[in-house]
Amino acid sequence: MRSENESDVQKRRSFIEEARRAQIVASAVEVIAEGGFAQASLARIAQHAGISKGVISYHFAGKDDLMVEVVERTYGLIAETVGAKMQGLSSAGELLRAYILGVAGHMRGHRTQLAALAEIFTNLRGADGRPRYGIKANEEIYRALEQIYSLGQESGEFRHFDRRVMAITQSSAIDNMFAYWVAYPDHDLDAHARELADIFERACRS
Amino acid sequence: MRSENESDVQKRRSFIEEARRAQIVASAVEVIAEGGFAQASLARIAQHAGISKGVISYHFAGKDDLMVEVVERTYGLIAETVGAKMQGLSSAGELLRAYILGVAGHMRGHRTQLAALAEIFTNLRGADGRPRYGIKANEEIYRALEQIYSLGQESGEFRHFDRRVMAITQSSAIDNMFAYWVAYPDHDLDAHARELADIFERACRS
DNA sequence: TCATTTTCTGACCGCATGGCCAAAATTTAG
DNA sequence: CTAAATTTTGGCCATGCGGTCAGAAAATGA
Repeated sequence: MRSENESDVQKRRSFIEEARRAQIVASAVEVIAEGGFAQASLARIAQHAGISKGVISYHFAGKDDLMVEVVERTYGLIAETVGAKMQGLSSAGELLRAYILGVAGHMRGHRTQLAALAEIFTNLRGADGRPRYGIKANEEIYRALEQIYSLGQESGEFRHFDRRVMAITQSSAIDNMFAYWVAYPDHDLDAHARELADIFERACRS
Repeated sequence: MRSENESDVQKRRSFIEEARRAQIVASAVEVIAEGGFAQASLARIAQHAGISKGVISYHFAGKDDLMVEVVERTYGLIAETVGAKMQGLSSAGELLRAYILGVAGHMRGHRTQLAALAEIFTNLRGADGRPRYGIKANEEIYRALEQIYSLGQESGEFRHFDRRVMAITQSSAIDNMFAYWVAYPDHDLDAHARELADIFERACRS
């Protein structure tokens, strides 16, 4: 277990360590998605994973550290999936629609993970009491959307509007589509997504 | 203090009791708006109000009771203000715009109260662990918006769309306008509201 | 004034939490 | 097989929470 590779010394991790971390993160996701962030204690997460509480403290620096890792392991997936669906498209209108439908498609396959992610985003706070992930965590999304808008405005396909406001609006619309679907699982997610695509297409085009 | 009026016996409240309750509610609003729901303990609320912790327990059945009262004392104001601004209007498009601009106007004058309200909505949970105010608290708003949409669709001013999805989208857009403004106080709230009015006017009209 | 009622205080309780650690168990290396 | 390193256990701790309470203080009413 020493010369596996020459990665940095202070952070080398054994296979079993990685497996444990993944297991703990998965358990945390399930506990949070099931009962909310507030009651997701280390004891509960450990019990749900069938291990002792101390193991979590051994593998993670603290509860915050665990939560941050949950976010990191979940967050990148959306960009990947959606990016793939947007490959090859060039018109801003097509990109807009592909983005919305792509996100909705990803939601259907990752309900619990994204529910946990949303819980952490709204509840996890830093040492100063300020939200650790708030509006700021959406900056990346805002910029991606604004890029689409710029494309459409330059080509004349879209009218002139405040790109930041449009990005906030569209992003929040998608977030709430998810929240509504979580609250009412019978809600038709795909139909909702198509309606959203219609709404923002009309809101944007010249 | 006995025959002040013949209201129901079990709930009669003295003037000083009412003053204390109002004071405690105000303190709770400020503490929540300042540091979030999680760190708004009874001790902190009491300290901020300059009173002993026991006083809160004396005037309120429990922390939940206090939070519910915060919501009740804050929630009705919006409907009043906005309703007034919509008086006399008849076309759906005018109503839509008046609604959005009216809510934004109310926000500017009630920042801390509404910030606390939002905190409570997303954090307060009932005995079962489910959110006490979540999607459901918005039902009233959804129905009001859907009524405007129906009006416009019947008159032909609005196209056909899913009214529930539109209501969710518009309501979330307004919520996030507020959240963004709280995070970035320099953000131009009125300009944002006008942009929203444009967006939803275009999204709705035939 | 003085007895009665209302209000307030500050200490205390039980509980749950996140974090800690010595010792046990397990895995790995020689 | 044995010794060393890694991993796990289960109990312990300090902290902060909401809630309770006896007694002090203040307001009230005659």
